[in-house]
Amino acid sequence: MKVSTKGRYGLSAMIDIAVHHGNTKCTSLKSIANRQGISENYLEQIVAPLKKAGFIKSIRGSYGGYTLNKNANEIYIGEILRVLEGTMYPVECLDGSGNCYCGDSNCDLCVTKSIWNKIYKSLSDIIDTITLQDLVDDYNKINNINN
Amino acid sequence: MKVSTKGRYGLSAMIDIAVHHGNTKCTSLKSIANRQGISENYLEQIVAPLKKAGFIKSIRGSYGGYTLNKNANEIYIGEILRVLEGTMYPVECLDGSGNCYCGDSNCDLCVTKSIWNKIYKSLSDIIDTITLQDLVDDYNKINNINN
DNA sequence: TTAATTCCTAGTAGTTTAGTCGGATTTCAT
DNA sequence: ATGAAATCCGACTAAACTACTAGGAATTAA
Repeated sequence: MKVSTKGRYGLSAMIDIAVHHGNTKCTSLKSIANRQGISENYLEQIVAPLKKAGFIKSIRGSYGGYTLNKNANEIYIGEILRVLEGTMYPVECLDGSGNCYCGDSNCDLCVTKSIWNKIYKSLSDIIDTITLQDLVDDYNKINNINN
Repeated sequence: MKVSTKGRYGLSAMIDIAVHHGNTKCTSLKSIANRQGISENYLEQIVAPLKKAGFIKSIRGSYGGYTLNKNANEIYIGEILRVLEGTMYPVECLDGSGNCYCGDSNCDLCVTKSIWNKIYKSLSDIIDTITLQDLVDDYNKINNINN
């Protein structure tokens, strides 16, 4: 029941890119990796699917990097997490609509599925309502108060 | 972000034991494993920490098995899941009270922690309010209607 | 006495995680 | 034109974790 580093680093990277999106410049992986204290090589692999999913676009060559490809308020963190972590269902045998397709004949005992569904619903309520912009706002708020 | 088989099998086993708790007999791992279609040997290892945690007690020897050691309405499924799955925090760097002890100097970007906290809170709201008895009731309800 | 059960420990194949590494390609600035 | 800085791409890998299997000792009801 843990979010992997892939999801955590990826979300942080998206926030980083979004925060720097105001100024026209793009953000390099090196600078992100330095700020977050993580491996640049690894970050490369995390950022690739986020680009493929259309959240960010890249600018190659010197002084290149990444910028947002959509407005931050159009990107829900659930979308980001699903790209990096998979379906976000707490168990495999969910289809998102409360059904179970585990195929067990004795699925009487599948009363547990009501739990997994509740968990997924409440999770979605969070990750599918918070946008990247919300996190950028949080970030700016924290920084204005502290500095 | 998945519950492992350990957590799933363990919870199902607890329901199984609780359902059969009405009659004074205890429930053997073999019968649970058969009903659930899982490995008895593996179940052995799952049930051990549940016993150690005081949720169930064992009766050794022939015609032995397991019975509840507490009332089903005194056992929250969050307790069961935590024994089998760990803290249930979506990320390691939470302490349950909204604080982050990741120790990063640049924890400005830890705006993500508000998300992990929200996720944990809504998860707790579910698993720490549903008791084993609730699931037994669900089970009985389903079986009365269907059969 | 025997069969059925819990108890205990060790091993293990496969998958996932969290990276590292090397090199090709592109582009800005000088 | 050249070099430095960046993205891009694919392969590799150590360590941990998952989901078991296996074997045998101890216990107890019939």
